[in-house]
Amino acid sequence: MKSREGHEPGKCLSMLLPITDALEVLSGKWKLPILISLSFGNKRFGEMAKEIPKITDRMLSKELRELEAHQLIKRTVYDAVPAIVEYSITDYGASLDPLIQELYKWGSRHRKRMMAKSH
Amino acid sequence: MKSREGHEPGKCLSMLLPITDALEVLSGKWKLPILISLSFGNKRFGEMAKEIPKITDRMLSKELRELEAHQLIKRTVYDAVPAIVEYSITDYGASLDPLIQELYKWGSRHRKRMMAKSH
DNA sequence: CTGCATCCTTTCTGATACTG
DNA sequence: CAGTATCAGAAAGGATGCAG
Repeated sequence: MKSREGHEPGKCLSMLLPITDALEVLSGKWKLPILISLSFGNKRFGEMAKEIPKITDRMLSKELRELEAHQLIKRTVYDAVPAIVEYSITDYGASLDPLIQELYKWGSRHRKRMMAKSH
Repeated sequence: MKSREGHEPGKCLSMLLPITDALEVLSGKWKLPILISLSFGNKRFGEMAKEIPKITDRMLSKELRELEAHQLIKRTVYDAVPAIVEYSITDYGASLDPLIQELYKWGSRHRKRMMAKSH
């Protein structure tokens, strides 16, 4: 049995609660990819549909609505025919940037590691 | 229509691929909570089941197997009756720490924001 | 172009009970 | 103590079609 001195009761739970909240807002396969796409510039529905690998219209539509409800993105309708709708990231959405950077860093390292293992 | 000068083709995809990989490894509701629990010290099955709010034995068991397969955690069996099994985080699992810190920071801010809005 | 409605399949989760 | 088996419901996801 290894040492257990690292264990501090209560600390763990106080970390778990905020993280659970964050995970809820970012839940699902597509919210972060959508936010990343928008972090590279405002986009229209069709542009995102093309840019994000494998996402379907249905999921894109659904996730955009959730992200808007959480105020992470903004939807702007321009009066034109045919309709033009532009999505942009809000300041609040942009506050996820450091998190996204870390995810990118770890994902890159993980990718290399996978490559190395013949796979 | 707002400016679009932030858009750089290809950049977005090169960011999306590693992140998609990362999200796959961390997918689901429970993997990060489990890793966080273990980051506070080695734990036994029952300890984690008590410490992580709302997780069921079934999910804990399933997620532990996946985390072990991805080499983020280590399972050690001690020869005793009744059985003693200890889980610990690997160096590779520990490399998720910066990501977890960011998640915690954002989650904490998000939590405050939610509180502020009457809710 | 935008994006919802419908239908269907797959995957995920929870509850409960049970074994070594 | 440390899980696994089973069942059922919920949620996520895909395909297609169509309307504003």
